[in-house]
Amino acid sequence: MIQLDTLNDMQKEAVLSTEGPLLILAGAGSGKTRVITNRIAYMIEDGINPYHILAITFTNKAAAEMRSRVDNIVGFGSESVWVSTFHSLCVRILRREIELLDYDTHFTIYDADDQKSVMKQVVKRMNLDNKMYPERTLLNEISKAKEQFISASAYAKEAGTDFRRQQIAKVYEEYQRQLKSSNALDFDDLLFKTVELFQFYPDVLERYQERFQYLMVDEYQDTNHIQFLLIRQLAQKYKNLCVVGDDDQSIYRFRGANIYNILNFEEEYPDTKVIRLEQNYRSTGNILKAANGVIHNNKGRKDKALWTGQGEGEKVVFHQYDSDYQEAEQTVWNIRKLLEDGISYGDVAVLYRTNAQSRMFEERLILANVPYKLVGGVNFYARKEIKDLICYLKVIENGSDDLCVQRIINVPKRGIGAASIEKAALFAYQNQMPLLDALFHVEEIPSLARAATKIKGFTRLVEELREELSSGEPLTILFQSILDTTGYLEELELEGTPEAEARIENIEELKNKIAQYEDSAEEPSLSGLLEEIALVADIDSMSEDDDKVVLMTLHSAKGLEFPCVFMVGLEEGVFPSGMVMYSENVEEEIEEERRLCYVGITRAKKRLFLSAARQRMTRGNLQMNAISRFVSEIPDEIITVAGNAVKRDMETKRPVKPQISNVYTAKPSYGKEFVVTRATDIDYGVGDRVRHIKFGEGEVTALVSGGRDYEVTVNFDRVGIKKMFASFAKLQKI
DNA sequence: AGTCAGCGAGTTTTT
DNA sequence: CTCGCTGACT
Repeated sequence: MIQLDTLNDMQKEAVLSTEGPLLILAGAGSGKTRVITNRIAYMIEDGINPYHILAITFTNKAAAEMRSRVDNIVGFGSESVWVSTFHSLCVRILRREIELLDYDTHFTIYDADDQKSVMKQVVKRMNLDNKMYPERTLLNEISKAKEQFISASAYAKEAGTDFRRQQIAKVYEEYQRQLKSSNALDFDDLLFKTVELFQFYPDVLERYQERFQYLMVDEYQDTNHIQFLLIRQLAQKYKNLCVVGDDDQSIYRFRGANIYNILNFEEEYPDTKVIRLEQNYRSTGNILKAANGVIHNNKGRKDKALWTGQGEGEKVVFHQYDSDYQEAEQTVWNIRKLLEDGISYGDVAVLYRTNAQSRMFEERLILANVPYKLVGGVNFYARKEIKDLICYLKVIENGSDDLCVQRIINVPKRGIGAASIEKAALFAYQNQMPLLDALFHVEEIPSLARAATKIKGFTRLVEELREELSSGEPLTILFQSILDTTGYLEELELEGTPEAEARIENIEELKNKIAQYEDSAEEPSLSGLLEEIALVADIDSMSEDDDKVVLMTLHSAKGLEFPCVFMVGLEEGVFPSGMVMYSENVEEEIEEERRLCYVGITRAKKRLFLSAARQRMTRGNLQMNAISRFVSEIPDEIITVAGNAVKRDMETKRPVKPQISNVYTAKPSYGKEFVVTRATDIDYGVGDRVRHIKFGEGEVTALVSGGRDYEVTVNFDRVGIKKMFASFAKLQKI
């Protein structure tokens, strides 16, 4: 049931305006999600078939959040509403339709890493000097083109007589050819190909226009041109398009977000109804004043003033420390002090500009025995062992994926060297066939006579695994077979180093993730699993319930809120980033940084702590930084400046060093753990009954302390004896 | 084929 | 500081 009486007038107006174009300018914390979910609920109550409703969000986390809130409020029929990110929407469409564009429906999705590998090959094949043409630059250029819906041939035409751009055009073409022959799409292609599909096949477009008669787009200020095009295509027929956004929170310009999509929405869609949500329900008055004070310095924004009915609350606190080390130590100490005020760890977030800044905080948190989770950084799925194993899955699914084949053909070592792979790749290239096919015909390649036996071993392996898949084995079993038959685990176990141990743990976690997927998906399939892995970032799976301090970048924090926020590293050259000072359009980029600052400040509900360091180590050398300009933009009367008094504090009031027991004290960024989990809070022992998310109930038969974790052996009622690491298994005592 | 030392280069933010 | 590449050696 929708709750109209809990909404303010503006929110109500937004909920009730279901027909025609609607622009909702929703300030930070103005109850945006509530409006969207209630609007969906109202539409359904009003007789609109939920089947015709599509809500697009920016992140999977936001999508999941909206999904559950819609389910809660709507009741019957809510499952027919599509809630999706741009990228997963496109994947779902393309899986059905991409054969029209001459791709196979089992296409794989390449991440940044894969893109880089492909580009490396392209550069090599074209004999380009990679000093002049670094992969990064090329990929950036191509990505920018795709965001503008500029194809390789269009790019070539535009290049004119500019030699460099002509070269890039050739790279673009070759890169696309390579992806095509691997039956792969990169992130940008997902959008690009969908828009292309709709352009070439108006009848297909019309089907989707009929399907999605009511569209809603969240975080509209972050959409780029191709997303704009996609929305325009879909909305063209019925024009029931509701976009929600806040130009002050546009922080993805570097990724092609076009702020004019929202600023010019009214021109693009005549008769747009505009609704402003300016009452903030999240933060205290002082926090809002700080935010307004900062963002006020930006030009070219839709002027608005957030206000709150809440009291002023505490003042914002600012500290300048002597060093980055001290900043981290003091921040952790401040967090511990908050506990005395009844704040819990889960209420606290530490936000910084770059991922590299997380390290020192991790170290100090570990030493202080404060539980925390790190969001972002090196993606779990980007780690070597995880990528390797996923490549096995990908090759089973899509044999055209040359990149994956190359990655795993000699992992673990099978004695197939670079030279042999090169020969096979050449043969495949000349005969226009996927590398894997060439390998299957290895006896026809004379130059590979010597390596033939070894290669056959590999192809037989792939064949066996494919048979297993087609015989309908569950994915968990298939994955276990990969581990067993390739000897991947075995090799790591033999190594016995701490690194290898960490990798084994990661593999265990991957196994759990697969089990989780299989458990929760409606129709689990290998392609579904791979899709989820490709599109779901770590932040999306951030569980809400555990009581840990959160560490993340300001970008990752968008859309979230915390009672207490620490914004650290507020220094010129750090935030605003040193990069923007040297760019061509300094002013614009500073404004983007300022919006980022605004986003950070408005994450805080009750308490906001800002800090800077006089000196910090950056890439090996010491830097002296001035206090960020953003600090001085906050009105004096609401800020408490605490100077160096801190140092004395530390000496006299320093908390007793916590006892370290069962605590993982290894260097945090070692292997770039994204969550350092402790096994301290095991509440079960041998003989207890426990529940596992996948395996059900069972009895603990052994508990062995293995270094920094426990290895638990459980005899499950359904599936028998399993060994697992306590920190990953998340067993519940019953 | 595989390993390892040594050197040079690059580091914002991410679906 | 840390990655990634190169080239020499086992």
